[in-house]
Amino acid sequence: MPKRTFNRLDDDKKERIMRAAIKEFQDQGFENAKVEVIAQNAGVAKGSIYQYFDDKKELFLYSVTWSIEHFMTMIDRQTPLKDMDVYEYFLSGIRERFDIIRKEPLLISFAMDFTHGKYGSLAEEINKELKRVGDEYELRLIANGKKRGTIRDDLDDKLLLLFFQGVTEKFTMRVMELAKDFKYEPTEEQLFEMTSLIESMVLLLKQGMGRN
Amino acid sequence: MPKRTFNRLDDDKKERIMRAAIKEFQDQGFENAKVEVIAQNAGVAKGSIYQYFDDKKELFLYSVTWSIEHFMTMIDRQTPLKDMDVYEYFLSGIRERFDIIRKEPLLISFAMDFTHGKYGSLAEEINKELKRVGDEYELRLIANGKKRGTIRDDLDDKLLLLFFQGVTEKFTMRVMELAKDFKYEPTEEQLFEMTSLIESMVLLLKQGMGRN
Amino acid sequence: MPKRTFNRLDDDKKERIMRAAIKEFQDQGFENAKVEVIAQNAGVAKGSIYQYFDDKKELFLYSVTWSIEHFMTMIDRQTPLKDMDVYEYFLSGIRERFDIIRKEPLLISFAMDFTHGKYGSLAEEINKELKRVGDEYELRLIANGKKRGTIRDDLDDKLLLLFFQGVTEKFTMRVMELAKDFKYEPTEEQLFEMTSLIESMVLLLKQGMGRN
Amino acid sequence: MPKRTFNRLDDDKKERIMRAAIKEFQDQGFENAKVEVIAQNAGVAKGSIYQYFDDKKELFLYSVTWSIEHFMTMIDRQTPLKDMDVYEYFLSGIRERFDIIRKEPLLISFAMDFTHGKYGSLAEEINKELKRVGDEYELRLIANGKKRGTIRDDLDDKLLLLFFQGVTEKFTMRVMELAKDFKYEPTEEQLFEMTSLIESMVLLLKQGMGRN
DNA sequence: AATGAATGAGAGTTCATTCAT
DNA sequence: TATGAATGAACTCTCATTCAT
Repeated sequence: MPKRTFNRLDDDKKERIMRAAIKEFQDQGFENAKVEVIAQNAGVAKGSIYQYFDDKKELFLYSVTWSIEHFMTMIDRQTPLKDMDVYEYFLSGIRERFDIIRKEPLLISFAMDFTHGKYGSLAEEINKELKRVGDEYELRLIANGKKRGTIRDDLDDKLLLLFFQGVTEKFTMRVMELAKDFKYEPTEEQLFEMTSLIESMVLLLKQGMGRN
Repeated sequence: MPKRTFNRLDDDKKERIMRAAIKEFQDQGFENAKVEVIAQNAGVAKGSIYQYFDDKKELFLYSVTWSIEHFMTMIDRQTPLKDMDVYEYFLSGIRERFDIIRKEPLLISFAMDFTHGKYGSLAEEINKELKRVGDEYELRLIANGKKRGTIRDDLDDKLLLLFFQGVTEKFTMRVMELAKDFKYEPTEEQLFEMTSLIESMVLLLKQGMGRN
Repeated sequence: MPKRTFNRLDDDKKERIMRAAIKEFQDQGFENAKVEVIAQNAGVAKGSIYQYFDDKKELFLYSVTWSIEHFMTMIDRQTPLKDMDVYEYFLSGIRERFDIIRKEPLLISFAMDFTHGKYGSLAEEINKELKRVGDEYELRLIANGKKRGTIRDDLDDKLLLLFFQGVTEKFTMRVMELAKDFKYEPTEEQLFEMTSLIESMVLLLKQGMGRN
Repeated sequence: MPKRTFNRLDDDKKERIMRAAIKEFQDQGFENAKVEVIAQNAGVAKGSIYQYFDDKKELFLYSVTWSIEHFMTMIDRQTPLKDMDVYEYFLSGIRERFDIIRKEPLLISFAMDFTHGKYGSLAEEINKELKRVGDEYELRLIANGKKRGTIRDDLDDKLLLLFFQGVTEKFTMRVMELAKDFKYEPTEEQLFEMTSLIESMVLLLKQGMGRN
């Protein structure tokens, strides 16, 4: 969605602009975010922003896209998405995941906010697509679980998905809150607290949807 | 928070104004909502709004308060908060609850949006208080459940609360989505679909946090 | 200029309204003065003000008139305008004059402000008339002085008037400033300071325009 | 007090804006002056004014500053402030002074109005400073006069200052009135009338405060 | 391509005045 | 006549977007 001119910029400038934009949108919301401020914080002229994007909305939309892509790259680098068991999925690579939170708190909180509808209809289209992809992936996890016998097969997949997402999202949010409280630099003890929260979550997931 | 002049208005006018405000805020978001439009839809002059409220923000804040109070009155009238079992809590009075959704879709979607942080920091204070009250109530349900022996007592109350809220909120959202899809006038069949969704939810809740 | 309804009010209410108006105009200036505030401070309803006066401007104009009349009454009661020598004019009844300042600082500062053009073109007409009357009176003083031989007769009356007014106005302003500094309750010592200021002024007047 | 953007403008535009502002403030007073009108008369967009000044008040304050500075420059160019006798001070360069009045009637009447308190508390701070500087300068004239023996030394300097200012301000105002009556283009005869007014003033000053 | 000044539509808010009781 | 709620014109200020260099 950015114009050709944006893609021609060197990576550093591109990143500076996107991070400045994301920070401003996250701090102020879309309406109160000022293009001027974004430009200043990125170290470019206000007019330049309009050389790169049609308008503020496009800039926002690309902020969403960019944060997702940036995020994906980091995840992929760390936890290659093998065909995994639902429960293991959360337990494996916890530390790596916390690492991402520590390094990119801004991107993550931005991502959580727009996926949770904070920006209203603005990111609707992208969100639908994201949800579609996410649902699809998690439905596959559930189908696999059923095959493997780790998930009860007396309930509809869609129902199980709701349950799965409800529980994991709530716990994830709580973990993010804790991370923020710890200023994104948790001590070992605090890391342990977060980890055991995830473990309890998995326990409850197993109880609820597992084949007992 | 409204001025004395607002309280002196007759109930009909008060309600017209609040509903016009809520609709506009819900449709457009706080920033894009126009005081002029609210006034027009309520059938009063723009200047009158400022006789009733200090500014747009106060109007919004009172919209939140008003919708909560209005909502509470309806609920209280229908499901008197007896000392109830966690699981029954959802099953009892389902039809009455659907009735509220049917009658007040605007209020409910507004309430859901601000409790889910759509209005950012604007409603923060009220939301914190709402969350505190809600958490307290649900923690009591959980404590009661443990005493009665319907909830496992090997897990911390706070953990169980996260689980409980994660599951119930997700399913509630889904039910709301369905209601909207049904244009808030579900057929008997559609009502059945929604009801069985709730029943499945309770089943999963029991499995997860019940004493098995 | 007030409507008939105003004149029918009892004197106390009339005075309350006029004083509230004068205070507000003096404190805030014409544009920033709020009819609402005047009404409140006078203890009447905002609408009532419009029963008494056509509009805010009329109220202001009458404030000017009222303060002049009120002022005149007080002066007349104290220093009956006999045919007086220019220099004696200031020296006689100094204490009585200070009494007025003490009792009516608001009225006096209001009067000084509008005669000095603080309210721009608003009070122009009244001011012209006031100036005409004042000039006439002082020209008579000067003519008398010439006849009596206490004022030099080699200079035009108009010139002498300018001189006379320039000096007396400046010293009067200074005395008012002092009075304000003394919170309108001067000690005997401070009264003496003010008095000797006036005496010095008379001395200088005599030197400048006297027949030496 | 203007923003950086204003200082970067070319001199012509700066001057157009300041003159448009001064004219509007002078014609309408601060409250009734419309930013829109100022912008139009200066040939810029309304929004531009806000690129140059924080708000209307800043624009006004800078109008005062600008007019003083502009004025100073003109005076300095014409009457270099040598160490001068009080009486000569007025007689020297009369014609040059009339020239300024002819060329800049707007600036001068604006300056006279704000120094005489027409804009109330708005220009208070600047006025205090102006008065301080003016008083200081004139006190020095008086002290010099005493040393030279052209001013009586039996009276306090502050008293003499009051007398001096009272007389000179009154005559100056009268001269300004005449200038206005003459549409700022006096004939030789009218110029003579104004000049002899000043000469009479000096005569009276000498009589009053001179060593006779 | 980069800059930052210029633009003007648009919104919130104020308050003198009117109006209904 | 007294009241105070209702009205809406009018004004300041913002800021996304355009434009000229």
